[in-house]
Amino acid sequence: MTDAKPLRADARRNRDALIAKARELFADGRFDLRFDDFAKLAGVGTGTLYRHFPTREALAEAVYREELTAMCERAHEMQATLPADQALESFLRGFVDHLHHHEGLARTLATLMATQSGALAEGTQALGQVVADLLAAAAKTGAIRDDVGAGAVMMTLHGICAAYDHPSFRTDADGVVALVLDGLRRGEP
Amino acid sequence: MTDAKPLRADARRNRDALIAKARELFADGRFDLRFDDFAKLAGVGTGTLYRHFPTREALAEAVYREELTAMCERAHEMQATLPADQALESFLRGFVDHLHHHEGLARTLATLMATQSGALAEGTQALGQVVADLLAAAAKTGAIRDDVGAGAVMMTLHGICAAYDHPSFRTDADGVVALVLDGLRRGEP
DNA sequence: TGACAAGTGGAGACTGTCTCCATATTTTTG
DNA sequence: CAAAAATATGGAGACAGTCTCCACTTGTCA
Repeated sequence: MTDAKPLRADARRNRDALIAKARELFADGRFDLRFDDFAKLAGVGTGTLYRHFPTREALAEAVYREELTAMCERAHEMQATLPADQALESFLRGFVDHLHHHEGLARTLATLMATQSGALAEGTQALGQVVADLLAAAAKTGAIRDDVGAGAVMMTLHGICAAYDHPSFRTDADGVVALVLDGLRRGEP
Repeated sequence: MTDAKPLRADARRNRDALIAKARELFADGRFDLRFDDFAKLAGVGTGTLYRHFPTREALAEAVYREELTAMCERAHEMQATLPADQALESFLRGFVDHLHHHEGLARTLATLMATQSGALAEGTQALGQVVADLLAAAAKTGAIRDDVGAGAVMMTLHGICAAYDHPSFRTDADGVVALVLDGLRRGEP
């Protein structure tokens, strides 16, 4: 899981430049730029880009890794300081809220979830684990049912992410969260 | 909405050949074939393919239009013969069941929902209308809440479609439906 | 049957992806 | 500190799909 590669100085510099430029472009909505151009704009060669990030998705993952990690950590904090079912609710609502203000992350998550390509989906797997933990904890207290797995909730989250650019995104996404939460809280199978 | 084009005989023949071959290939899982090859395999020229179906998605939509229409009609029948909330439940369960046995349709729906490109998404819009009708009817009887719109339910359906090839598809999709139904049935906002 | 409209097909232009390797930079070693 | 070894670079060009264009064929209608 942890990297054991002491990257050469210039290599790290280029890698960082790539990520920085990509972050800037993504935030600007320029997501589907010609891939080679990311390299040009970051001031490195095409080969260098491909060596560091074999695919557009790999680059996106690198760009949003921190953000995703932060999100997972926040969930852990909540789990430590709030009653289980409130932690779950806060997480889901926070998830939608965050997506609402960070389209890039939503797009990335939608893509990563769609292509469940093992190596790259590391980030989404972490998210899945977080959801599973939240559900398990809430189920143990009896606050929610235990016959619906994290996979189901992840599916709904995927649906939410995929709609990041719909005009009624916020309303609909909030609706989904309401359905999921109330559905979960309805005790019996 | 209705076509007003009297298509020439050979044109119709080619169009049908294209759809037939595509249906066959899709059912076989050969979805991402080189687009030009659809033409070659159907025995027509590249230009002809592009004239009839400007994009891969347009072809997919044509292939699954009947299937989608049938699905919508089934919903209408249910609505005419069952209590509103049962119609809704049957439809959602039937939806998952159908997808489970028709990956191609699932893939197509996922794609069409993602690219909300007006012209092509005609099929999904019909689906959205059906869901809206089912919800409205059930809400009027008081069987379900009325503060969550069809858009939210469509989001969850999108999530379901997008996961058509996950190993745990059926379990998770059933879970989503359970959450949605129970979430909807929980009366108060 | 002739004239006109409608449709065809496939060569090749075009566009983006990705590889390859001679060259350059960094790190290690003596 | 210099040479050797290891590591990384960049961008020309091969390649693979997509899609357009138009000289030619087929169908339709009077």
